[in-house]
Amino acid sequence: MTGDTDQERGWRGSPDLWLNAAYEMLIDKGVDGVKIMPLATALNLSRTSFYWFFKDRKQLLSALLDRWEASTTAPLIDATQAYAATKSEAMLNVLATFIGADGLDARLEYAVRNWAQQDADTMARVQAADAARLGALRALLEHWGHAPDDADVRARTIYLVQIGYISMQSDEDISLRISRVPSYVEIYTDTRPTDGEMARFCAQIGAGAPDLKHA
Amino acid sequence: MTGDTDQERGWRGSPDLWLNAAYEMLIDKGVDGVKIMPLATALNLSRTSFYWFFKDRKQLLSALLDRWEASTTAPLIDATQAYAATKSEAMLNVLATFIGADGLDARLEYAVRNWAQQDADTMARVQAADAARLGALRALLEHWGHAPDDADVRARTIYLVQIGYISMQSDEDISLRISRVPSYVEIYTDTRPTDGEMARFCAQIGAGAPDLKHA
DNA sequence: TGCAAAATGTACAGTTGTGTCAATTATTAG
DNA sequence: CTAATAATTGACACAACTGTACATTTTGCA
Repeated sequence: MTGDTDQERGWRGSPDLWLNAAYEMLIDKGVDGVKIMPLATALNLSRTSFYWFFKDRKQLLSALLDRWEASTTAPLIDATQAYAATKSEAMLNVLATFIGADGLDARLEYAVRNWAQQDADTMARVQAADAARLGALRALLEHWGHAPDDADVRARTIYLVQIGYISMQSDEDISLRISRVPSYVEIYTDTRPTDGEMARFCAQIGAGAPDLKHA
Repeated sequence: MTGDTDQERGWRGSPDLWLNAAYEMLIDKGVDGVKIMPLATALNLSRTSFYWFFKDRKQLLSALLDRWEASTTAPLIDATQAYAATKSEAMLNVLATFIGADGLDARLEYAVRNWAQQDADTMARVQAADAARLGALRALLEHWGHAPDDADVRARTIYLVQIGYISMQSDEDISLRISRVPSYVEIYTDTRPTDGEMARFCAQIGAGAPDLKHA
């Protein structure tokens, strides 16, 4: 449009620019890494211009937490309430949010959990999220016939495995993770998914057909 | 002995004193909280006397990591190799290290995992520990007749639930946790422990008899 | 008792971070 | 073109931390 490569036009900074940089820093180094000075260096902007967009560092961190709240719990809750013809399918809907790219942002989730460790307000928000997610999983299992006590332990297992997986930060091949899904579904629900259900699952998370080598 | 309350005798500082304070700070605030100045304030010692015992902050952190290595992986590996008459009992031996007071130091484990996030050397040590622990669990399950693939997924489930539990930092009542143990054993091994096995388990972790209200 | 080593403290220099302010520069509406 | 507005900047004041140099106190023991 403007002739040049649109680099030199308009203002260089913006709230989103700083927020995105802060997000990257948060998932990379943790809260303690989210400092204005390094952010400014990375953005090649003057440190002080930050204060034109945000009141102070605290406000930036708060905006980061808002982003987290708006992007993690909802997908999981939705998945537990999505339509499913069978128990296996219902569980696969949940696992899809764990594995799929558009599900839980594992690195953000991890960073926020750490952060909560040092900050009481953040901790309160995280615990509320945990309760909501566990409750949704428990409700799903009870809906499919598990007794309350059994549903509770199973919900914990499912959720803790995912939190543990996030905590281990292992970025394994997606096809390897998919290959383990039928076994997980069996452990979680005592029911093994059919080939048709698995095919639907793979399509849902955007992966190709199941890798036959792992089957 | 010396008349007074033994407070005023001998040197006030020592490497262990600083190390213990650093340990407390690490599990409380994370690596970034392990600073010489706050430590000195907490110990009511001059900041600079630290440098008589340690070369610098880096050496203190290294000593902290040594302590971790010497106190987390070993108990778990030992438990997987302990004698067990049945599969349930073998699994209970493992769960005892998760729940018992003398098993894994959950808060230290958690803090170190976080630390690894920012430091490549620490990350390497953590990943080696993960591999060793997962391998030991897999071997245990294969020993009790699980096929390799099944043993692998089950070992992951067991380990990830524990890592997830550590990550959630929920300090629940020990009797509540014990009440869930039979269900976990059943999910992990398809076998439910007998009352006798559970009684032995409770004795092992130093808790009293199982709380009948939860049974 | 008195001396050397162990332990502590004070003063200083350097680094990295925060937040305010006034001056400056870029953008856009009239 | 110009004036108002939006964004950017360097200078300044401060605070928390690290590490070094050297003086001082405390302690164990010959």
